[in-house]
Amino acid sequence: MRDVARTAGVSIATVSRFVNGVQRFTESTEQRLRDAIDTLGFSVDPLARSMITGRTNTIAVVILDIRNPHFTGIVKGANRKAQQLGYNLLFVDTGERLSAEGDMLRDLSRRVDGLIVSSRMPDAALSTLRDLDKPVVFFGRASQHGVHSVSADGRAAAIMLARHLLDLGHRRIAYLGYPGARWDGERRAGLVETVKKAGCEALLFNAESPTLEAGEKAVGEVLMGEARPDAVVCFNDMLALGFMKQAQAAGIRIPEQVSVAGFDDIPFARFSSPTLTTVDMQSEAMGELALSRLVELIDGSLDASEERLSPRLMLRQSTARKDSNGQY
Amino acid sequence: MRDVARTAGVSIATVSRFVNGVQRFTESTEQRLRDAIDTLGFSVDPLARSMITGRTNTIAVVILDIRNPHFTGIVKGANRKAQQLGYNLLFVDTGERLSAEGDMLRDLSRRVDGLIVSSRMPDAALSTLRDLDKPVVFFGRASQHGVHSVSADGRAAAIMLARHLLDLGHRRIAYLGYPGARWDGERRAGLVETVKKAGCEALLFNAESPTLEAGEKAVGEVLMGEARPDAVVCFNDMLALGFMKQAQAAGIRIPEQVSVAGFDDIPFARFSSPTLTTVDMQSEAMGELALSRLVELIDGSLDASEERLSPRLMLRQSTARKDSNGQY
DNA sequence: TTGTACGCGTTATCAC
DNA sequence: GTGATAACGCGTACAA
Repeated sequence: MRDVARTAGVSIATVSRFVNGVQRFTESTEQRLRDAIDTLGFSVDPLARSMITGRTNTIAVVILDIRNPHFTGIVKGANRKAQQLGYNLLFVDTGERLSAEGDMLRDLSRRVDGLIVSSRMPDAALSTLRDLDKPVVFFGRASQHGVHSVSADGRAAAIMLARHLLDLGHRRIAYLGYPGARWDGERRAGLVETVKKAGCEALLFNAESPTLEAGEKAVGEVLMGEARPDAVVCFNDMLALGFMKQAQAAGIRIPEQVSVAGFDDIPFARFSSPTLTTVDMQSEAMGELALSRLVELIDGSLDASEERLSPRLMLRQSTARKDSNGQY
Repeated sequence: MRDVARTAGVSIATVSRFVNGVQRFTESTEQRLRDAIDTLGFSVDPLARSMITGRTNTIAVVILDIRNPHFTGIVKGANRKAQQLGYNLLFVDTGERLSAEGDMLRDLSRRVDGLIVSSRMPDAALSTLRDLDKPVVFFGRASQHGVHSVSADGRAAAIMLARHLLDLGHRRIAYLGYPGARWDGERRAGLVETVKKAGCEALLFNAESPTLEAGEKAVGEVLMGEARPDAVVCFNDMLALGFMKQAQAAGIRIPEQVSVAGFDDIPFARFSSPTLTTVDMQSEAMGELALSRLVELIDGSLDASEERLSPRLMLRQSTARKDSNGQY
């Protein structure tokens, strides 16, 4: 910047004002500035600027596993909005671990203007987020801790799914959950409650991770018992796709013998055989919204609150009326 | 830091040396420093440090579309290695566009110590990367431009697939490519060449994007012509999965009537019906390797060169010997 | 409209 | 082992 100033025959301050476009200049000064900047190939050092302004124009995005298309969608949406608003994304995939997560967040928070966080941390630890002293948007309810939150309504989604299955005539409805996940609770509750209202009892199972592989593994426990369920709702689409595949490999016809459904509406849900009935949990919209809101928080034009998106039921082939050829 | 120095009764320089652990101190100084830092909750400002050291401990990762599991794998691998080596990741999904890509890269390069780049930019534009004046690892051949590159051998991969299909007795082998992609050329070449050696002619088609949807769309053109191919190799697994789904919807049995194969070995390739024969292009390993090499370049302990990983053929159900019930 | 001078929070260099 | 102090490259009062 000093070189530019010297070359253009002006002061450093003038160069700064010019590159920040805060003012108009006399024709000649402006021309000389343009030339000097061009020939010297000058561009502002973002670090030095950040030091003085206190803003980095960077937002941290912390997610659990980028291989899960739900998170992929979130990142895709956040990235799109970030480009529109002129922000950079600092990406962290925690790999579902939460050891030393606090330290990581503290480190991160010093490099960014705000954070978008997805985490399995217990509610009690949410105060950690507020203590970062930087705006945070959390995926999951957290407004009581002074943290803005964005999520899709898992209870409503589960109720939609349960009603759909009950309408199809299913009575033995199973839920293959993943207790480690933040959203497992409300999905499970919505399902159990709705099924119970219909005079049935939900069968509850747990997967060991929210993955395709865990879905495969769970088939034995869920379907090979004495009283096979006639519908299985999985915590997410990954579990559901893995489950369907393995069930079919075991000779079980879907949906004739067992209906299967999931949550998220990942792109592949439309390309499995049969195609997967699921609930669109608005992953990309969540990512976009989270980023927009975070920027508003940073600008101080918003107070922390709790926002919920409406899920959409996606009916496909994996759920159907019980077949007379089925086991029941 | 000034506050810490005052509280501990030492100079600023001493605090700096302490937090950087470059020296030993007298017992009492060390104790006072610990206390002061604790009570004040001090931690170093990474920006100020970067200004003076010239290193940000951040690496940019620029990819085309995070929804494509190939790139998801790259990011997963890069993220893992980055955490091991103490680097942060600045993430950019360009969305397959390359307008203003140059500016974006220039901006980015000022915030990071190095860049990992995947791009559709023409070879002639690769000099852009060298002009960034920061170490770069590129996915695709680029060493002639002074840029380190990492990739899986697409030609070898295509040859493996072609031989496999020829061994199965297929003679009418089609390639559904995506000319926009950097890898398309060598995959196509390997296939065409191998098929030709066997005395056959490859049938060539182009998809409009490397996605599930484009795979669906391509079925009409590829399979509904007069002379239907008995095997179709798709540019990637996304195309292949979309293609299979739509072909089946059109009443075509896979692999009995047509064999289908792809590239990448994305996780879902093992969960489609039929499971997809493909070639593992080592996405995660590429991400890890790219990051490791970039750090070596940053440290100056490596010269730019060209590295290729070996693909692995993954035989599954979507390719099989021609059925006597088939059309031919 | 333009220039001067200070400060942002560190690390590095030199003394002691 | 420890302390002064000069950078690092900017933004911004304040004065002109």
